[in-house]
Formats: sequence, C-alpha cells, structure tokens
Amino acid sequence: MAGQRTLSGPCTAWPEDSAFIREVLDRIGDKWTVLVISTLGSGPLRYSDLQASVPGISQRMLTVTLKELERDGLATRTAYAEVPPRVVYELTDLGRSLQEAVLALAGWAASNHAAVAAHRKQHEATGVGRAATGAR
Amino acid sequence: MAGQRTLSGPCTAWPEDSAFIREVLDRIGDKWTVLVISTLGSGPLRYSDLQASVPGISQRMLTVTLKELERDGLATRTAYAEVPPRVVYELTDLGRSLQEAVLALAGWAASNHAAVAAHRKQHEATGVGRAATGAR
DNA sequence: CAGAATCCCCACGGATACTG
DNA sequence: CAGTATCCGTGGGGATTCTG
Repeated sequence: MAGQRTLSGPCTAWPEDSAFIREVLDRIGDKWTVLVISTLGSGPLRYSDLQASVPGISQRMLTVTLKELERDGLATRTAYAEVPPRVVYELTDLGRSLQEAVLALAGWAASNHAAVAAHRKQHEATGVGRAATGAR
Repeated sequence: MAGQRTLSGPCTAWPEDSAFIREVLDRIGDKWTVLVISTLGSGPLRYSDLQASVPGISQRMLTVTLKELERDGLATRTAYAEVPPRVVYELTDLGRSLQEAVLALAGWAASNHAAVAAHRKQHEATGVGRAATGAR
C-alpha cells in the first residue's frame, strides 16, 4: 500500500492537481480566453471596447469568457449605475500572472514556429507517400 | 499609414505568428497531447506501454496524437521489423522544449489552484444569488 | 502488437432575436 | 450599452470492429 503509487503515468508528476491542470489547459486551449486575457493585459476595458478589440468574438462568447474569468478571480467586473450602463473589466494580479505564464508558451510558439513548420514540410515530402505516382 | 496598426487587439502583441500560436494553444488544450508529451518525457515508450501509462486514452486518440507529434517534429517513431511488431516513441529536443514550456504553465496551475478555488467558492457564496429564497 | 476504419454522441461555439 | 435566451451546425473524441 505504501510504495507503488501506480507509476509511469504523467499523473505521477502532479499527483492531485492533475485534474485542475487539465482544467487550466482546457481553458487556455479554448478559443477566446487567452485572447481576452491578453487584451485586458493592456489595461481595463469596457464590454463594448473588449468586443471591438477581440475581432470575431460574439457577445455570447465574450460574456461566457468574462464570466469564467471573473468567477476564477482572474478578472474583475465593475458596473457603473449610469444610463447608458457602463461595465469595466480589468485583470486581477492572478489574471496577470496567468497572462505571463501563457506569454511564455506563446514565446515558445514564436521561437519554434519555424522548426515545426520545417518538420511538417519534411514530413509531408517524406512519409505521406501515397499522394505520389497514384495521382488518382 | 505609419501610426495606426489597428491597435488594441491582442494581435498587436504577436503580429504574424498569432495564427500559429493559436494552433499551439489548441494543441496543448486538446485532451491528450500534453499527457502524452509528459509521459514520453520520462523516456522512450512503445505504443502499448504508452497506452497503459496514459489512463483513459483510446487507441484512436493515442494514434492521432502521436501522428501529430511526429508530424510536428516533437516525437519520433521507430518501428522494429519483428514479430510481434514493436514501435517505440521518443521525444525530440523540440518536444522536450515544449514539455518544459508546458510544465511552466502546469506550475502556474499548481501554484494558483488554491487561489482560484477560493475565488470560485467566494463567487459562489456571493453572486450566484437567485438560488436563495425563490426556490421555485 | 500496432494501427486503420467506422459509427455516433454531445459539447463548443456561431448567429440571431429579445430585454433591462 | 450590456447583456440573456434559443436554436443549430461542426468536429473532437469515445467505443467498437477489423487488418498486417
């Protein structure tokens, strides 16, 4: 009962947090969270400005994403009781720290984009095979 | 023509690589890539061991994931012409570098899991409201 | 053993319309 | 302006079956 620990899984690296880590990966993997976070990284923005600054995002997705960020303590929502209403979103320190972490990954992507592209090209030329000769 | 640059998008941060960055985020956001990479991080493994080491993964997903990794130059596939067949997968340097980058993110997750959980709990207690009084 | 092929479900997310 | 509610298409990915 003491020794084993099931071994060899990636789970051994992060025993109990693994579920939460997956959750984070899912979130940063979704289509908008990272975009919204990095947009808010430049400073507080109101809903409409946010929508304008993240080209292609729908109201639905912007709202959903913002709610998740707020819920997780990554961003704050401040509503001013005026008319017309004004709501401002801003990254928290926690949000900024996540942004930095993601930026590191983005850094990897930028640095290794060329290498990956090269491998893809080579792989295409090498193995994909079947496409050759048998045009049909 | 000089000044504008469309401004305010997250795109301004990573001008042309943005598409590729999304691609990387999508990949690390998918359900298995990170698990497989981190499992291979411990050393070369054959197909069946890999499947055993990543609990819950299906043949289909393991195969698909490995093909992507190979295609992108993140892992290598070595087949031994024996019977029964033996195929060994191993991370490349590129793959290891990605693993490190992802590990940084996992580190963030592990470090801030508690903070996020706390925010969620508080958020639940605070705003969710509606559940109270008006049971129906 | 390693994988390819097929079927199928359902959650992610886009478009649209309505509201405080 | 800042959302909410609804409908619906797409594809990620699980289960199963078959092959070299």
